[in-house]
Amino acid sequence: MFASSTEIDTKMNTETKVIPTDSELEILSILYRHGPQNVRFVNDEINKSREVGYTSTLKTMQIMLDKQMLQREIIDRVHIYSPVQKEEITQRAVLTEVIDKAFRGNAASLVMNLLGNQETSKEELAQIKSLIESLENKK
Amino acid sequence: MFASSTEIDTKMNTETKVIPTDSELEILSILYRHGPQNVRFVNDEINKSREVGYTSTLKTMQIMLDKQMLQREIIDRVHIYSPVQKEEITQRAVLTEVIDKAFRGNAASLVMNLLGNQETSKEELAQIKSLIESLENKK
DNA sequence: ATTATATTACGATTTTAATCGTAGCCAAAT
DNA sequence: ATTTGGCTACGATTAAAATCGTAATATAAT
Repeated sequence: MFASSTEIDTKMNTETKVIPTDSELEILSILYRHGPQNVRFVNDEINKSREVGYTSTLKTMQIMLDKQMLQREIIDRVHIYSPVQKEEITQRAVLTEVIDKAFRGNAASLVMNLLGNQETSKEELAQIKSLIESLENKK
Repeated sequence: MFASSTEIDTKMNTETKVIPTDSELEILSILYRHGPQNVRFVNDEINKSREVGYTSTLKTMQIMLDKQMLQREIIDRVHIYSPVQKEEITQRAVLTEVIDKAFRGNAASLVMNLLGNQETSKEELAQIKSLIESLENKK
């Protein structure tokens, strides 16, 4: 008996607290931005900013598959990978970690830092403000 | 000609974009929270949450010294370490990295995530809001 | 059928971070 | 002066992430 390759593992992975490594995050970002892609595409994309071999990217993506961080399907004989978790979930995991480790668990102080940061544009500040307002109305 | 070893490199280190590793951040946090301390204190503090040997902590702190992430002075024959950068600067470095890597460079979307997060308490939300208001008055 | 092209599989290596063991140092206590 | 306790120096090891080389596979083109 062989494992059915048509079945996809849908169990677990409900809010798994898996923090992606830097390379993994780089790959995830690309997939979030461009949708499901093959290794070639992802590797080309990475190589726009830094040089890395095809097999390196491949290997990392296979590891991510293993960790159930990515899933894949075969289309036209090629493996097409996509993230298992929604971007927001990944972001939240990363964010939570940072708040814990660098902001003493205090989200507000993170925002304070952001607001005090010259790098944060006026547009973004305005955007943040309207966000908070809309949230207030909701409650 | 030899390089003069008596000269100290005073240049750079103005906002050096040094991202601390996890262990380093852990140590920095303790020093920010408790002020300048010796290795013993830092190690004890770490051991409240996880087990790690004294020399491990020592070694890491020496490396941090080397990287100019920490400085030290000798008081009563004991080395007292303190962070070179203010906490806000460290936080900003970490934050910037996260925004880059996980939030497509968009700070607002990070805050959005935070606000949509059930984990973020009402108190913190209120705090964030008043922050933004006080910032508005300033401009 | 053979070759060419593109992909995947997978072991191996390299690199970096994290951890630790042991030796050496110094001052206080005996 | 010797021992003891606490600390530092530093090489070595371990662990984990990142990178790569090569073989295998499969299809398309000749």
